[in-house]
Amino acid sequence: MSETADRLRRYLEDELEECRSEDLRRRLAELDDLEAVLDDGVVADDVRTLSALGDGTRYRLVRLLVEASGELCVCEITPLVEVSDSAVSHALSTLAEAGLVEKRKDGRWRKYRATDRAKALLTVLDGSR
Amino acid sequence: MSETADRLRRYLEDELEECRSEDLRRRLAELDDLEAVLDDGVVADDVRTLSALGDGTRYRLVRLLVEASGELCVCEITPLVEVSDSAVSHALSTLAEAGLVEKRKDGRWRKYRATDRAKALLTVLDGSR
DNA sequence: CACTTATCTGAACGAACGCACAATCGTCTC
DNA sequence: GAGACGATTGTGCGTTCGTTCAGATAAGTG
Repeated sequence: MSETADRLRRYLEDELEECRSEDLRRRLAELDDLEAVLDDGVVADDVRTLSALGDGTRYRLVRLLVEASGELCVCEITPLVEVSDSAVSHALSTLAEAGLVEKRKDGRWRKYRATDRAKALLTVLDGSR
Repeated sequence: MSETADRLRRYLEDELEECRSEDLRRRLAELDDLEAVLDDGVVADDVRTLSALGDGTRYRLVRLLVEASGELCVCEITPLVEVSDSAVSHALSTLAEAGLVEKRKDGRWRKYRATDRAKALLTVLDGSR
């Protein structure tokens, strides 16, 4: 159940007012998948993913992990960006919550790897520029 | 020229220290496209795009424009989201700067349309969930 | 021209964010 | 067990962000 979908339903049921075209009403009414993609859970999930990547530091970290095409530990990543190791740790944690990287314990180290979702997003960005 | 790429160059030239694997050094050295994708301009551009979409209101606006598969004017969009018309205007302006929507004057109205970049990003998000 | 409609712009303000610093935790080595 | 190393967590601080409100602009309408 989504607030926006609710608004959409009311919109479709309302009287036709100035400026709101009948054409739009018809088009939106035909979209039975619109409510699905406007579901609050789906929206929140995508927004978490996008805003996680929408930061310079985190973007660079993901870029490095994707290009390295393999696992890297924090101590390998830190010298490649211009922030403290604490900031890198915070950033990787945010990225993990967003499903953009995966963590693995390996003795004294924590190895990070980019997920398919991260790779797909960067690929699309590269392709549409 | 990118700060991160600079760091990468220094990293590859440095003496091998504890924790930084020779394997990583070899892998990174082979990537001649890494500097390209870490170019400050490219990073800033992608980050602008991602953080523009990484907000609930703006995400919903783009979603509506993509699903409607055509132009919508501001007064058609506003009743579908739960913020003021001013907030919608601000949001659309941000999205236009990020290259996610395109604006067109049509008499009294301004019509907005999602760009291919926006469609591609939402498609990837839908496909990797 | 006054009046309405559609949209934008510019504050202002509270909330959220990104970072560094300090402290802590787990693992390895001597 | 003491100490070093890799990484995380919590806190505080300055900055950015998203929103609303009020006012401006611009185009149609009577």
